[in-house]
Amino acid sequence: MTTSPDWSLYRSFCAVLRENSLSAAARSIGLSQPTLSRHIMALEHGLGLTLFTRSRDGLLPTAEALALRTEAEALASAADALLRAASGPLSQNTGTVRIATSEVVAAEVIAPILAALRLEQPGIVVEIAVSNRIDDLLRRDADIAVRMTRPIQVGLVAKRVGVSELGLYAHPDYLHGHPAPTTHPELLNHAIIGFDTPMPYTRTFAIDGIAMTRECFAIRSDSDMAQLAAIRAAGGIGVCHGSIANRSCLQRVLSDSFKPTVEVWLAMHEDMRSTLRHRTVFDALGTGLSAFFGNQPLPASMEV
Amino acid sequence: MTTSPDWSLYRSFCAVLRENSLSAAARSIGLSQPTLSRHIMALEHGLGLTLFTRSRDGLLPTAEALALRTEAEALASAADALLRAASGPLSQNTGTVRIATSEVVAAEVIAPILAALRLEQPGIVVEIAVSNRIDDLLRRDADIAVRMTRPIQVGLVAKRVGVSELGLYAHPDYLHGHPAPTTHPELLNHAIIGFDTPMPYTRTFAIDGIAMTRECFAIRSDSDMAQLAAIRAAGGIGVCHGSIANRSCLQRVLSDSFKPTVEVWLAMHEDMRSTLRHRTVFDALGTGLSAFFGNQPLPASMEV
DNA sequence: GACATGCTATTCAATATTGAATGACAACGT
DNA sequence: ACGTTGTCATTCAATATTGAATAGCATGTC
Repeated sequence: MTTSPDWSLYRSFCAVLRENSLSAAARSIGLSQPTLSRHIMALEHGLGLTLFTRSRDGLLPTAEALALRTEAEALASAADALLRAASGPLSQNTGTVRIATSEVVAAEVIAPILAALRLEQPGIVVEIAVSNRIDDLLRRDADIAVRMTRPIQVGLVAKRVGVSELGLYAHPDYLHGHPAPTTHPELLNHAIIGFDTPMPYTRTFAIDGIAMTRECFAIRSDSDMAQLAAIRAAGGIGVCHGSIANRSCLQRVLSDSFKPTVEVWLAMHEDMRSTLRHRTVFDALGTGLSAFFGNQPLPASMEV
Repeated sequence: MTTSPDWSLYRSFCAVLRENSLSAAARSIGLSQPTLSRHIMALEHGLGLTLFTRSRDGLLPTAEALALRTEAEALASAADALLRAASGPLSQNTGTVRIATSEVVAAEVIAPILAALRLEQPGIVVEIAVSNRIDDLLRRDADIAVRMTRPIQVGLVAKRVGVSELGLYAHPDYLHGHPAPTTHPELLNHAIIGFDTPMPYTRTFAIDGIAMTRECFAIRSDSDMAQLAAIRAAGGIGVCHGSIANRSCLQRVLSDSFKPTVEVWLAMHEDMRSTLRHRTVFDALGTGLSAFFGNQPLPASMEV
């Protein structure tokens, strides 16, 4: 007959697993180093496992501890979500709302929308989580997500807010010294800006049916924002959302050969409809995203 | 600047929310009633919310507390999952594994498989969670799930273990007094056993293209197991998995008119492949379910 | 009506937990 | 070589937390 460990011990475990150090973990959760040390010892004793190897350089997680990482992260995420949910009353526009979206959409689209919203509703605290994960609502890492694919999880409210056409763009200064390519072979003579690490969710970069790989790129980054900055800095030619490029005075090239479209969706847990601040943020994002991307009058699939 | 509440307070909150009583919650987590009272007060103070109305009859959750229910349940579930994951070493067949499945499959199929497995592996503790939810792996309520639909969530290992043909069955004693129907109208003169509450996941009960509703049923229950028991007790005619019915000496009726099939799937979080006890249970269930349902030699879609 | 039961509220002493301070040690920079 | 920095380990006193015990009250049963 064993009893469940005190949940305080779990919190300390999560912190040490994240920081690999008693001192750093203690600082991050506002306790002291000896307390964290004792918590880890108590947890190891309670579970009958050795969770960490202790050294002067910090604590190294054992395989046993690493096997608990996913559950520990889920627990920490759930605690954060609870605290966020408790951050304000139901029927007031106060408290925290967390939004997950990709880096470039966060900087170029979401931040301005939320900044404007906060002028009207200063009681709402927003957190913007930059992520390419497609399961962050599922993980409860975020309350609301902006996604370039249709969400299919149960228990969500989803709204299609537009269609974005991607394109190849370059800064006029770059094209001043390098005339725009009109064919795929001509493009290869240019400085192309693209991804570094191939990922399942990296968008297919194909021109005239020919896939381009990372070796084709003169400037590589997995950061959308860094790619956009390189384009803007006249570093070369890269992929960009049309709506973003048009606002940046970038020029399009090869518009007949490369024009994939992605649907833009906004999703939220449906039980958050009962909270005013979540509805307020969802509505503001819906309106703002539609204005930014919603240049095609297709009906939204579901509306709040 | 606020600091995150002690997670011990969250645990007490979850317990009180579940039990609606300080005393009962205290008993359930092995603390004392004054401690639970103080924890709730500390949490209310820390969050700036009134979570419960206190009365002699117990604690009534406020709307604020109810709005936290989903997150609180997710947190409790995550803590259970962590404790389960920590319940045994990685490379030994000891510790707890939790399996989610429907009631009738649990009783008729899973329990015998697991009982046999535990004779070989007595160090494995199994929990059988009876549920018709399709999102229990997602919610981390279970480590392994048996489902009658294909799982589509990311991060899962899924194995198709068979196809089950459903049929209308009755006990010979029932058919002795009521000759088997040969048409749908004849069926309506019989005592039909079926569901009580229509649910989205309730299987479509259609004979010759005509849907049957709860009003057609003489014996109604949302419990699969109760339905099966009524069939076995010669109470009437009801739907049953062929593989189960054939082992119960039940007789099939209207076999040409009603023969829907469902695929049987076994799913598990893929990160649990690194734990021996999860693999062992998954393999045993795969073998046992294939033997029970796998009467058609179609290839499994994914194998562990 | 009397008694049993079960709830929350409160008191107070015992125990558990905490963190400031210190020590030992290694790595790094000047 | 010396000083600085940052890690975990340890000690000890202060503080926080806990639970046994009790009180008050309402409900249900005989």
